[in-house]
Amino acid sequence: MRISELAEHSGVPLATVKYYLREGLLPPGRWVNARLAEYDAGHVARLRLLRTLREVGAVPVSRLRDLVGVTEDAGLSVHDVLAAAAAAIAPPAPPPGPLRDRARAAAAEVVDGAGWDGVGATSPDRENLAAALEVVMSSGALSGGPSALRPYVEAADTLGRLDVTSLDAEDPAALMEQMVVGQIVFGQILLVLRRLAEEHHSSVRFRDPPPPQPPR
Amino acid sequence: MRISELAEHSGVPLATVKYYLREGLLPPGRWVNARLAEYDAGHVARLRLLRTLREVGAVPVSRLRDLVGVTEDAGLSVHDVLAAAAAAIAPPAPPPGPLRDRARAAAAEVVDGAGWDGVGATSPDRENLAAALEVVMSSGALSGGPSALRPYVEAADTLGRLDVTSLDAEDPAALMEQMVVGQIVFGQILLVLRRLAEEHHSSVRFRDPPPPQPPR
DNA sequence: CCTCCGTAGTGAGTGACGCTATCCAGCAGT
DNA sequence: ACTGCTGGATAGCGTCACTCACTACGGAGG
Repeated sequence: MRISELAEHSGVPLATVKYYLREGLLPPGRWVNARLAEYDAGHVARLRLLRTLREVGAVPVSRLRDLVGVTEDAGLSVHDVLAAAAAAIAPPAPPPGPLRDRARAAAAEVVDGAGWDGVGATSPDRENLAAALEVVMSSGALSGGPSALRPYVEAADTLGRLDVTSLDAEDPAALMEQMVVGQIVFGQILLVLRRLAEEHHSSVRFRDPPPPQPPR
Repeated sequence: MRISELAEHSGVPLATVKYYLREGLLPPGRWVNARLAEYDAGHVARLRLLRTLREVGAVPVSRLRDLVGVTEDAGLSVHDVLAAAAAAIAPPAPPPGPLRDRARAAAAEVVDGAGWDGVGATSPDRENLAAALEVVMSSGALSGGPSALRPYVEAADTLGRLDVTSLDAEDPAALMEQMVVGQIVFGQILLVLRRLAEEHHSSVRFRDPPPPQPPR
């Protein structure tokens, strides 16, 4: 398959495919001669992965590069790959405010309280958690301590366990794709479902006339 | 309080405060004389809200405008405000692929199956759910039908109900802030917690030596 | 009264990002 | 030889979220 077919087959504009090649997000094709390169199904899959990350996960291109580096680094254990993927996916933490130190302590308390002793001490998501907790704390909520997060922690634990147990690929590229779908796409699904659930429950609680939808 | 104090007090650069004023995200100050305007605690709160939305939720400025419009539209019920906030927060759906129609059907099945009959027929999150499901379907997962989403739906239902029942402000501005914190910040918290849980469980499952952290 | 600092508002400019368009030399097929 | 495509390089574009510089004033100090 040549580059134009690759572009057409994946629905990505040719210029963008070239851009990804240039950026090293897509490995170069196999040279057939000095002016023709051959691309295969692996390239198609990679391209699909990249577009999913961009469109569903809004992952910036620089992070895509990190993720690609992870997939191509043989010798990483499954756990290393997943942790690296999480680190690449995690957004940069907002700049710290005055309560960040207290928020960091609360975050550590949450992680410990959940029993998540497999979380690395330097995981960037620790700081992300602290940043989010800082906002909650400064808005006055969470005054009863981190135990108010209990339902969230329990839900996260359940879903996280489920996601990990459902990983079953042995090919590193397929594993990577599974993890990405699991983390990015299912993460979005979770957010969307929660918003839908909120919409429903707020309708039940706050809408004066009960749902005016005629029975279908 | 004058504009420079407002900026200093909230930690936002003066030029950015002026930009937000220009964009209508921040209401103009009360004129003291032709060259001096007075800003109050409401402006500080609004500014904090805007920064939270930007930094934690990565909400684009154009969406902030929508949200501001919602807060200032008296006469909306609590449910309307929440639905409008959800619509403003929801990211734009990725362009549809070939499986989108099937994904839409699956999304409708999920919403119905969850019993969320309070969800509006035109809620943009329906399309977002379909877009995410399309990706999952095209990657081959979810072949057993939408029932594989059960744990996600249940978690979302639990958390969504919790979020709605914990709303208790009567002042519309405070209510808006509560909803924003609930949706954006707790949404991020949920994603972060899930990543941390995945990291822990993958450590338990995949890391050859069990967590090598010395007991503290 | 004059000088000078600070203020509110405005238009233009900046830098990052993610593409996209144009150009080029070179081969393949006719 | 000519056409049409290839891969690659370079430069440019449009959007976004600010950020800068400037203006015209108002008020305080001397």
